[in-house]
Amino acid sequence: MKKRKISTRSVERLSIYRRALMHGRHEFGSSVYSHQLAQACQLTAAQVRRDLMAIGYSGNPNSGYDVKRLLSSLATFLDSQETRAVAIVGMGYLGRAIAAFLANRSDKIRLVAAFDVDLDKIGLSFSDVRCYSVRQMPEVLAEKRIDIAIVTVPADHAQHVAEQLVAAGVTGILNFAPVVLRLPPRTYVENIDMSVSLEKVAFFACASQRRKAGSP
Amino acid sequence: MKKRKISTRSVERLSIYRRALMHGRHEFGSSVYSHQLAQACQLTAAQVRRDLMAIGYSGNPNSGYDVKRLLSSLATFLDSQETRAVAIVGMGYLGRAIAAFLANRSDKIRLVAAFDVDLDKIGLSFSDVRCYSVRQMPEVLAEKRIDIAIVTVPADHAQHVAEQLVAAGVTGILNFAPVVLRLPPRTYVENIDMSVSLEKVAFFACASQRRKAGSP
DNA sequence: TAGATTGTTAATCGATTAACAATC
DNA sequence: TAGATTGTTAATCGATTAACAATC
Repeated sequence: MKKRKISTRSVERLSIYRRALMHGRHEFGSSVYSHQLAQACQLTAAQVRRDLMAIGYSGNPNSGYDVKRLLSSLATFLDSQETRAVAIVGMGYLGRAIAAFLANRSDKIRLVAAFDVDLDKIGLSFSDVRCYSVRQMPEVLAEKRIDIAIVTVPADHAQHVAEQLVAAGVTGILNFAPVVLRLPPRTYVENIDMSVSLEKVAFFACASQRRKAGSP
Repeated sequence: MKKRKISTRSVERLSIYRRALMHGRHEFGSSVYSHQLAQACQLTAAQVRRDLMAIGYSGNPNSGYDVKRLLSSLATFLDSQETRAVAIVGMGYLGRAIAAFLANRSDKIRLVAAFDVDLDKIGLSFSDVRCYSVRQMPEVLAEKRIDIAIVTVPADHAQHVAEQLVAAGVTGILNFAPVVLRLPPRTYVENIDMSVSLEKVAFFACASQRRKAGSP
């Protein structure tokens, strides 16, 4: 199974299709048309077809796409063969929120460790996941074969933590800290930046308000 | 002051420039060149110049951009005149994390209310913000003139909550619930989808691992 | 002045959209 | 068959990149 070259946007959409299919199983039945899936995801039917074509799944002009087989095609493409071990660094409210969120998942992505500097948290379990000291990071990351990490530490510690993670073999980071991480290439970093997103909302919400109000 | 038509990506980058400028004030001094700012944000100098040109701020070939004036230009463009009132709906770990995060900000975006269904939380304060019952939402939103909301409720309640928010005059929503919200146009919705982001990281981390390992 | 940086224009690139024959 | 949907190709659109004269 070879992975084709595909844009990050396409991967994002494929992930959204899968969720729509799993969540809205009752509303689609056993098969689904591109325009139905497009409506559920607020995209165009052409986009859906193009993305599904990219992963090599073919539909049928008479009945659209078979939901069950499509889900298995998506899984083949999106998921790796083995389960992926994930760690969270920083068990503040945000880290704990993500831990609780990941605990409910039952797929190839497994949260196996948490790290913090706070002595009150070290040794405790959050959503059934043990919290270790950040000092133990190298050993625990190696031992549990962790290759994905979620960084929820304060901005001024993020760079240092990220470097330690990469040194210990982590190749993918989901970064919630509001800083740009400078890491060697080959490390995939996805940034979730709440302050930037909020400023975007404020900016465009303002714009739509003005339009609504009109100009006399 | 007229706002030009600008892509959401540009707004995102402008917000990132501002943060880099404020956070790294010591490393830039009083003026900054496009390539310096580009490096701090992991973008290209041309991109930086194009974005700054778009907001009408001019640099000087000899000294680059004046940091102080640039910050004020960014503020003029990104911020609205009045402070914006924000509410969080859903005070789980995630909602509380965001509340704590917003409490530290000192700008035009102010968190003024929180909502939850849980009777144990209603009436309490989180990061100095009062938590109301979701039943009180219409009155509180109107009274406090809230036009931006952050949705951190479970997926199956998000659509209903969002509709109530829009009905009460909210025009911008930052949605953390893993569902596609169907709302009237003119409502700006920004989705932060942790499960999708994590799947992206897993996908591309896998890819970079394979490349690293090579194929014998 | 010389040299690096700027704003501006043209070229490139990629993604999205539209058009259409093939299919069940 | 008829009709809606599919996969595929061409056209459009927008954003990024490269090139270059203007500037301090």
